Amino acid sequence: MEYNFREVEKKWQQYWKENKTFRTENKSSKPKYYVLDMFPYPSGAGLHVGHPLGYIASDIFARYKRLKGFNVLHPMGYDSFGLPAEQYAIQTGQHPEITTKTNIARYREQLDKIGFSFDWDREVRTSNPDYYKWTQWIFIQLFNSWYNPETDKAENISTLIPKLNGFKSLSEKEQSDLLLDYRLAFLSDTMVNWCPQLGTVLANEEVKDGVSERGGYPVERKLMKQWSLRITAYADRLLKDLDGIDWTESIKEAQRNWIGKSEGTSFKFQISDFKFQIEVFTTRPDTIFGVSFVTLAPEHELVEKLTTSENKKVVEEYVTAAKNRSERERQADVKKITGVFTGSYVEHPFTGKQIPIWIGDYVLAGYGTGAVMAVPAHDTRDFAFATHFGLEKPIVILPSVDWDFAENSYDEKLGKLVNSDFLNGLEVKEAIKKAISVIEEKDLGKGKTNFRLRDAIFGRQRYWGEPIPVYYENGIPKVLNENELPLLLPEVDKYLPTETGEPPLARAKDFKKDNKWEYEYSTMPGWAGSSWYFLRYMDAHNEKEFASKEAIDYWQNVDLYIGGAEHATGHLLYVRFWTKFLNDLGLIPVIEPAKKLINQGMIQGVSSYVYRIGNSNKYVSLGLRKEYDTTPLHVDVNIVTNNVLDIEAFKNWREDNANAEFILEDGKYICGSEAEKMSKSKWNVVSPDLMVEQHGADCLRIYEMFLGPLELSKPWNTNGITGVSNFIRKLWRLYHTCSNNQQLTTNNFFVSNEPATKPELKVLHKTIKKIISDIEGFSFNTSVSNFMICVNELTELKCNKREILEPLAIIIAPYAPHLAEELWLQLGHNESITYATFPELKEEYLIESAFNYPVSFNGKTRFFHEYDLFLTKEQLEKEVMTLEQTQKYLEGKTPKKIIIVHNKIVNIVI
RNA sequence: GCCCAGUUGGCGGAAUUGGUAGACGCGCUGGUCUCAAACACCAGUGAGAAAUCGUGCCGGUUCGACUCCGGCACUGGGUACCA
Repeated sequence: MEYNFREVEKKWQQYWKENKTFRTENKSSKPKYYVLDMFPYPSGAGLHVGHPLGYIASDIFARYKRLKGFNVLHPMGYDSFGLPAEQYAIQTGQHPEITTKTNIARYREQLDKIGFSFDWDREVRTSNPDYYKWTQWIFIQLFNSWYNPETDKAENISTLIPKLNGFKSLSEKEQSDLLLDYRLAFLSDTMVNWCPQLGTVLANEEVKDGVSERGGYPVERKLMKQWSLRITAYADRLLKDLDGIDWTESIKEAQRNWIGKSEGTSFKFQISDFKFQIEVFTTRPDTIFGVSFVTLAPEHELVEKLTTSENKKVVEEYVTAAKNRSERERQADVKKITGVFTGSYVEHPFTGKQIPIWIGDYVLAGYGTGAVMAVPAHDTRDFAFATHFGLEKPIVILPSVDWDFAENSYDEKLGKLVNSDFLNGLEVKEAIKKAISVIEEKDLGKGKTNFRLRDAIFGRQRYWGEPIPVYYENGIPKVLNENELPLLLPEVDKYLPTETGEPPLARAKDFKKDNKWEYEYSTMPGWAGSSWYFLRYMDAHNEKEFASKEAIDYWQNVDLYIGGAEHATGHLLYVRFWTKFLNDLGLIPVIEPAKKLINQGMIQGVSSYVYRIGNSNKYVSLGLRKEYDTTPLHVDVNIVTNNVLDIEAFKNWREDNANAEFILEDGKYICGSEAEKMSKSKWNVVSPDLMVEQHGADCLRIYEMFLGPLELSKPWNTNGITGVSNFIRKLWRLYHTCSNNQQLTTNNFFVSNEPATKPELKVLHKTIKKIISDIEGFSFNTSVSNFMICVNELTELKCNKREILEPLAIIIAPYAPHLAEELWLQLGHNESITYATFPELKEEYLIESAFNYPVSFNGKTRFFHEYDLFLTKEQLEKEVMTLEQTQKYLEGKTPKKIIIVHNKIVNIVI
């Protein structure tokens, strides 16, 4: 009887569901372990084989931890607010909620087929009111908090008020405005990325190369009143705490760059003939004597005041032009140097020299002070600007290498200072210290730290998101009380912005608090709900709190988090930010959401091509196509096996193909192939459903792991799956009589209770050892190899001993849970294998008494010889020298040296 | 430009601390079974006739380098006038 995966897998999936096998309690005598996947956005396209890669890995790990005696939390849910459902609603009028529900049902069906061990009783959906009630609640906590630099944490806004002089005497409106400058959720005029086509604001990370990440529409800069979150208050902690978590170095590095800490000096220049000063920020105060001009951003507040009348016209034109340039144009024209002279000068604080003030759009208004001291000889951008406008480039650092200052600036922080008064002769690092101390002494400026990180814009002019729980009382923004939550998403007639450009929520009838005060019409961004969902899983149905204190104290934070690296500077930064904030408020005991993070690679599709000759209906095989004039066409990868086209299937694929003719090579039609992104239009999408149908869930799970290291991106290739199929059948056969065996019965289960032999035990324990180190090192591909080796060796030994096969079923259960359950049942167990005990490794079975030494000459292996492991080096050396082969390779010479590494190698140096 | 990761057979990929390069699987070749095919099973499979040569390229350290060091090239990802 061959293994019938369809029947067996269906049966166990049903069993798990009925028995709630994976239900997890918030109390246990076992240690806890929290394994989390990044939850999916339920799109209409369904899952393709790339999606489950990370889920399979985390599921294996979760199941392994259960076998190892842990109380494992392994939940799943849906990030169900988002743009595609809304775009679909705009086009069809279909309510996003309906689309979302349908998609979720489809996702669930697909996920269930793969046999994941999720505790579905804890499912969350970010678009459900009982979930977003608490997203809104956290927003209110952010609104009610400020960041106290003295305690270095968030505190209730009430602790700020005593520190504000004359606060009580201000009007209510003035008080509100003043507090908004401190609140962690605040309303302000902000330069935003505005996308006219989408009718909404986008976050920096939603804009790629000047166009929207979704849809690819142009994005402009625009000043708007917007809700933002003061993530910059946490910049230093977000940076520092990266050191304490076990995340991949590339994600940490991406976050470090995104936060962009830079330490320098802020420094004031006196404007000649005026009372004003210009403050600049520099990381290179050592180059102060190399300053030849000062550049302001076009948006700088002093531009108007210090432009002289004769320069007024050109400056105004320049500023207007710069403002109107879209984000896209600015980025496309990075190399194009533009700027204009204001006509005014500042005084050099040490030399008293007159230094011209320029305006240039290479200086960003939003970073530092929006003004820079330009040192053309030692800064690439200043160099380009000075070259373009013919400005001076005084050299103040002498490089130790030859340098052509006419060609390039010298930006390195290495060399000796020259032409720099009190800094002369110092090394750059010394000079920086000295310059700061002199600047501080003379009260011209002080040491300062800047961050590249911007506050996170939190409002989106969209329908399908969490309503921001704010209303405006006489124009003053106020948050709802907790008992007024959730603020439900209102019904609207259309999902588009209004004709006056207001967000879709403005269309809702009677969307007013107490029928009087207008609510905020923006909704929250996609990342709001995902910034705290890991906490909700701990206590998913709590109606009184976002999660109970007991649940949070028990589960703490995520032990293993698996998901895509594309969230490096989005979700993964925001979830850290919210975690730190909730910790400041004493609501959770942890400062980081996840101890360990692994990024699974992307799975690309492999497209197949057929080659049509001209416009005929004739197709030529890959190898012969050069002899003809051909057009490559995508062909459905599901009718191609090992690059060989199924000609019948091809004829039935499309009507036009029915009469197709073929030029074959060796009787086959060979297709071309190329790795590309998986997409419908390229006919290269492989759905997990199809794989499960053809090969079984266990086979898909093992094959996805076998493909290569989890973190690696790789093209999907179904070719190798037969190897895994064969392996599963071989494994099954260990427990059953083969078809050619005499003892064939209806149930041909055939496991013996005789004691196992030493070689059998050695195979088992060798495998246990490797599997443990592979799983714990997240090397799932090699563990599959090791299972294959184990099954091959046991087959060779004709082993059917319970003593071996019972532990084997357990160690393979995380990978092939359906098969393992069936075997476990046949072995006579009535309980699920899920909570069996992982077999103990017994090293005594692995002890070797001899080793087959490679004997090498000058590092090159020539032959092998087996020796007892208890031989001493001296004995071994003697033995080796007596060998005939040794003498042969010595060619009569005397060895200079013989190196013997115990249990490894013998190397004879001639 | 800067930062990160990578480069090993026809293919996916293995190789504790430097110690037998190519595990495991696919594919391919030959064979057994069969009227035949499929399945299955057995044998072989880095290159080369061989000596030898082989882990992107050049150099170094070492008895010994895929592994360590210096330089370079290429591929993928992130980021970008951040002073």
